[in-house]
Amino acid sequence: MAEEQPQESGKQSKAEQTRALILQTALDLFREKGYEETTMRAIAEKAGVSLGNAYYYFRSKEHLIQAFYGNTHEDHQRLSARILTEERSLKARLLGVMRTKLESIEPYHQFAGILFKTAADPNSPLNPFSPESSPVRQASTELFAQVLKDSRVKVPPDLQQELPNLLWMYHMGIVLFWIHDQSPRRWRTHRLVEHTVDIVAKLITLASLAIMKPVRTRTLRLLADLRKEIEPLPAETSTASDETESKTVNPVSTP
Amino acid sequence: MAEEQPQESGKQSKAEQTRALILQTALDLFREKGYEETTMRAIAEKAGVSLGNAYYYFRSKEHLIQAFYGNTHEDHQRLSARILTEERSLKARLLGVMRTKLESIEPYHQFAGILFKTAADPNSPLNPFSPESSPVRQASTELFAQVLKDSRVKVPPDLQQELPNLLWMYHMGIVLFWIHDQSPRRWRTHRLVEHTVDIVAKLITLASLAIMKPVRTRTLRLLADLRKEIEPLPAETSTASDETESKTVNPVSTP
DNA sequence: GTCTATAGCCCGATAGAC
DNA sequence: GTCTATCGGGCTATAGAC
Repeated sequence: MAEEQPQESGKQSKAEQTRALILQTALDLFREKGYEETTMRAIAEKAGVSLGNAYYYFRSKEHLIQAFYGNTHEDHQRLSARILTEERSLKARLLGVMRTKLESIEPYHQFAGILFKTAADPNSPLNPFSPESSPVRQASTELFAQVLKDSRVKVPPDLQQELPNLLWMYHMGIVLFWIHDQSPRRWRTHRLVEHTVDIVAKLITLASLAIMKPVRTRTLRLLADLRKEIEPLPAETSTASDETESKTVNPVSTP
Repeated sequence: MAEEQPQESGKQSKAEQTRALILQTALDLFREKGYEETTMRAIAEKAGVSLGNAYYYFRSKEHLIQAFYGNTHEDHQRLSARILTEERSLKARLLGVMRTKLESIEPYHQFAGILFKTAADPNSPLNPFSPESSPVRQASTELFAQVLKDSRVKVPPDLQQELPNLLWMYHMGIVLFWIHDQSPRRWRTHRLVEHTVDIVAKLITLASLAIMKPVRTRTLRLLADLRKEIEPLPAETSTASDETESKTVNPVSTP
């Protein structure tokens, strides 16, 4: 993973420049013609480097997308800063952050499909739950922690700890909808966000009430369990039997 | 879409046999080695047909997946039949159907990522919201309509009409979780299903109450809006400006 | 209408020289 | 770090057998 080490001040090494050039060229081309239609050869050519060199910096075409995640997240963060300093109500903060999210990714909508494509493959290092994506995911989750932190809502500690993750999941759901949203200027997604942010905010307030403690505890425990590392089954072959206990017939997912 | 027309009784035309042979071979290979590692050449060879012939029946490698959807759904439906005749409570019916779903797709878990990958790309004809997938999606939604229909719950008409779609969406969410679930025998997904089916059933009962009419109406209207055809912007020609309206048409009847 | 055989394009990815 | 050369495989095309 050719990772650049930041130099002193604004100085960039040749490698960093080349890497950035290739990435920028790729994103431009993706935006112009979409992901599938953009060939690595075209990217290399337009960037003025050889095909092999492009692969020197990005192990695969999909890895360009990983870099892209980082990019948009930075944009998102930058765009969110103002809202997070100005607003204090949870609803306004969450709404603002969700809107800036949509704003930051809008230019890339036409090749968003590929994003989710890679994102949905658990075997891909690019999927948002993979270790490789962990840094961006954490940074992104951190943003939602901020949404909470300086808001006026009073959230009990047990929930407080889990909530940023839940909000991140919520935001992923919205992105999923957005990807499939072909309406002009994505008004449907905006509509959905407005409606659901309202619900989410109310739900948080509701779940924070003392009376809700039992339900809250039960649900949080479920979440914790679901996240727990795989427990080997009772004293038997610790078969991480994940793969193919092929039964027989039957196929997968339903459209 | 080469759709086979059922012949008299068990008779299959040569073409149907060849088609089925190729598909079955492909699925076997996918299960054995995964999607990416299975080449069209290998499928053709193992099936004893020429490469060209494989492409004669399936326009692309991805199109094999579309056929595969149909297969799984049939399996799911078959496996669900018993539960749907025996159970009457909504919760039991839904739980049963969700479990058979997981059962039907389990053998393909290891390459499920790939399936969903292609399926999730809005530009792909294989994505579950695309027109090409409409038949399977409708059939699948219909199954959830059945879950409701003969259950004891009393659901108001406005909700009744929308509910199968919502249940289908719910089930897609579960599948998405399942895809990323690496726990033995997918116990996490099962756990999640048990917990959420309970919630869903309660929510349906709750939402059906007369007092909830206003909230229900508001939410249903949002859903209707989100599905609506793109409204041309004020005083503009009806430019379908962004192509592909994935209008998730109401596949359900259940009036 | 089904099917074989084969030749070839295109493009993602890799090897190895410089 | 950068290049050239080459491979593997999805996909197309074509010509012809049955």
